[in-house]
Amino acid sequence: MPGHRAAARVERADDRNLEFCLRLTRAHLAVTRQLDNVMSGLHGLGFADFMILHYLDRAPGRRLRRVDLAERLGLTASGTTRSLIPLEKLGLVARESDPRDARVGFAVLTDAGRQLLAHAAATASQVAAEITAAVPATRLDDVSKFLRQIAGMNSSNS
Amino acid sequence: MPGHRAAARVERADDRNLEFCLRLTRAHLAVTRQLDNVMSGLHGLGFADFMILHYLDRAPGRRLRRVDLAERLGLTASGTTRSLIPLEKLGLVARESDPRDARVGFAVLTDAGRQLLAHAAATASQVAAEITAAVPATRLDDVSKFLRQIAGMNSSNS
DNA sequence: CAAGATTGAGGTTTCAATCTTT
DNA sequence: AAAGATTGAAACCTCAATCTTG
Repeated sequence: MPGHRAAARVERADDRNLEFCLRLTRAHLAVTRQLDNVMSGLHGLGFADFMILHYLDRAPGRRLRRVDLAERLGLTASGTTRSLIPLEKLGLVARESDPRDARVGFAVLTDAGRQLLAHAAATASQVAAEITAAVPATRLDDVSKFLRQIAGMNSSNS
Repeated sequence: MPGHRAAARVERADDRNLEFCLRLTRAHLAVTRQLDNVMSGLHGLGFADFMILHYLDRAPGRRLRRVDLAERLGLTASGTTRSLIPLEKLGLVARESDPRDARVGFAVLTDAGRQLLAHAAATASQVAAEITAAVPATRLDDVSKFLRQIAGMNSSNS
């Protein structure tokens, strides 16, 4: 059977785009695993928990509507509700409601949450610096900008 | 209270590195969600399943030791075992053992798996192209190289 | 009816323990 | 003892359905 190429691989040669997605996934796993391990050992919080505290601290009034927090995290509303439960039990995040619209609920960073975040952020920053140490700093901003585009974030998001 | 800065945010100003980790996480979520949605609708496979077939197809003999597959995926050995189960039930992946060392198990791409991958790869490639459409192609290779460094991959890995 | 939020059921992955083989 | 692989229990997240409010 000439021309059959029985053992040819499935992929096309120009799969730059797919390759990017594969490496993005791989890099994400490596980074979050490292951050998770260090942070949970030191502060009892995973990186996902840290991100919640971080985005709340960043927001005006240190609070966000739950739906807006979900968008920043890239989670569903359901996932956000469930992720907040342990943080609320620990007293790091509190609930507030909107007097104008009883549908919306806010998640607010408490003082205890802010104190814990102060320490956790230092750890996270240090681990992040170690992870990216092998890379020239000028590229980091470039790649970050790129990643924001990929995530489809509007300028309204941070 | 002069000099107290009661409302100061926790983060330091130089958190380029942490910001990168946050955006990497956010971008990964956006990308895999899009790929998952399209692929599961068309082929009944998630992107994680696709990656398994892809890495097997890429490997010599279209097979990998389970521990090596785990490293490529960025999963634990446990996660790899469990991820393979549905693919084995569908007949897309088969098991092989090493006659020299009874400890090791191989995962092998079957003919059926290769046929499905041929279609799924075309879909994945197209979706990946749409996701990265807003970005100059020259940067894509650059960022991919960067992501490989971050993932801590040796040259032995693809 | 649309938006925000929550809940039940189910899928996926991890951790720790275990088993087998080297 | 170390390496490869698997399993029980638990954690985390999604989907679909539901509830409340606008």
